[in-house]
Amino acid sequence: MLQSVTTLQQILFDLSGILPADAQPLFSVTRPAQLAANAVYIPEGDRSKKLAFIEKGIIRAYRVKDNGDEATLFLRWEGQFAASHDTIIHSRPSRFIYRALEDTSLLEIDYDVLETVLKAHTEYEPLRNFFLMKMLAESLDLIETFVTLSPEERYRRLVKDKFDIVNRVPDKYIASMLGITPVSLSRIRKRIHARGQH
Amino acid sequence: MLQSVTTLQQILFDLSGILPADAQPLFSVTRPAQLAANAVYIPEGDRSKKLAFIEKGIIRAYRVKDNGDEATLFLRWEGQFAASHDTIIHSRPSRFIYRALEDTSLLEIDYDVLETVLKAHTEYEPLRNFFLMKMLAESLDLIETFVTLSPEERYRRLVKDKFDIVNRVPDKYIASMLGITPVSLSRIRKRIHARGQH
DNA sequence: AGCATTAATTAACCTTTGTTAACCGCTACT
DNA sequence: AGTAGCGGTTAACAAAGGTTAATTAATGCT
Repeated sequence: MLQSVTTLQQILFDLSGILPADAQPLFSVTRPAQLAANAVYIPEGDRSKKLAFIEKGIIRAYRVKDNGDEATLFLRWEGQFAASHDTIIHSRPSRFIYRALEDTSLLEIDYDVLETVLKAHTEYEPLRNFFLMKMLAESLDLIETFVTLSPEERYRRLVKDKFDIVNRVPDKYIASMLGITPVSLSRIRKRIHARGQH
Repeated sequence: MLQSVTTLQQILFDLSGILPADAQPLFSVTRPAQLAANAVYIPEGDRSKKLAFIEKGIIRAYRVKDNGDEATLFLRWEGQFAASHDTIIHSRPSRFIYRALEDTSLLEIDYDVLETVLKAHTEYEPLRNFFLMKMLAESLDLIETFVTLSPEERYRRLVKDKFDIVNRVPDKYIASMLGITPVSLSRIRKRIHARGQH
């Protein structure tokens, strides 16, 4: 049994008191999947509505800008969902590329299938709601950092809050997420070390 | 009958085929509310879970930073929801202040009451889902602008996409939303005009 | 209408970031 | 082992943003 299934069953139980045995209709339509480091999960322009709960590893969502540069929108790791929001929410081809940064294990489901299951089993609905709200809250928190903090402060906070993630990801992707260039991040790191990281 | 009710009934019908008459259990627990320009809707530290669908007007969510400056997180206007995500999602007192920028009309509901109604009438659930997804998509789009665009480009896009909103809101709040100072926004505007806004 | 307050602009100066390019490891590949 | 490629750092310069303060414009109030 995948850890992911246990985790999600536990969350479902905490939210609604639904026992793992009663969650069978949901988990029977999920399937494990593997991605090698650097493998593309969802290519640009893709229309597939796969939804991945990450068991192990990191997925990077990024876009290729008009000038050819890559812009990393977000990273998702263990215990989080990754999916093309362009496709699931707007039925549009994905503007983003989703790619594994490490060897990654997923629990996968097709969103249309999930919809069908949720329609037939409304008791699972709190699970979707929980993750939607969680993602929304995280997004708003991130927006808050862009509005209130300087690039250096954003970096310091990221290191403080997500030290393990920062350490698992090349700096250039971190820089991109912070909205700055790798050169600028390198200078920020130098400044912080020069000041003794207080 | 408030326009808001009609609007929401229509969305509910489009999503689920539920007729306005069958939505009575939902709309019977909503109430209209009014805010004068500059009135506070949710003060900092508040724990109320009121959820407002904006009929007319604009609500600004902002935070007072440690240095005393205000940082505007977002604006919400006609057809959108405003609510304390700190309180509804995390049951925490609101870090943000929600204040009307104009005379504002709302359709209000208490989130706990909504939960109860949704538990008894799962057929309304798509409505919550629709707005959660919409807000998530909008948040991700906003994050994308911080990651891919310069302050000047973010401003240009905002004017292009939300011209009417920009025109209804003082520049200093726009600047704050863009993550820059009013002084800097003023310079950006000057640059754009000097170049003839291409 | 007149006055007080707030918003927006401008200027001067400083700090930070963007850009380009060179350089230094480190890793992977053959 | 040798080499190509990538990630990260550094340097030099240009461009942009932050800060402070003064000025002008707009708004609100009585």
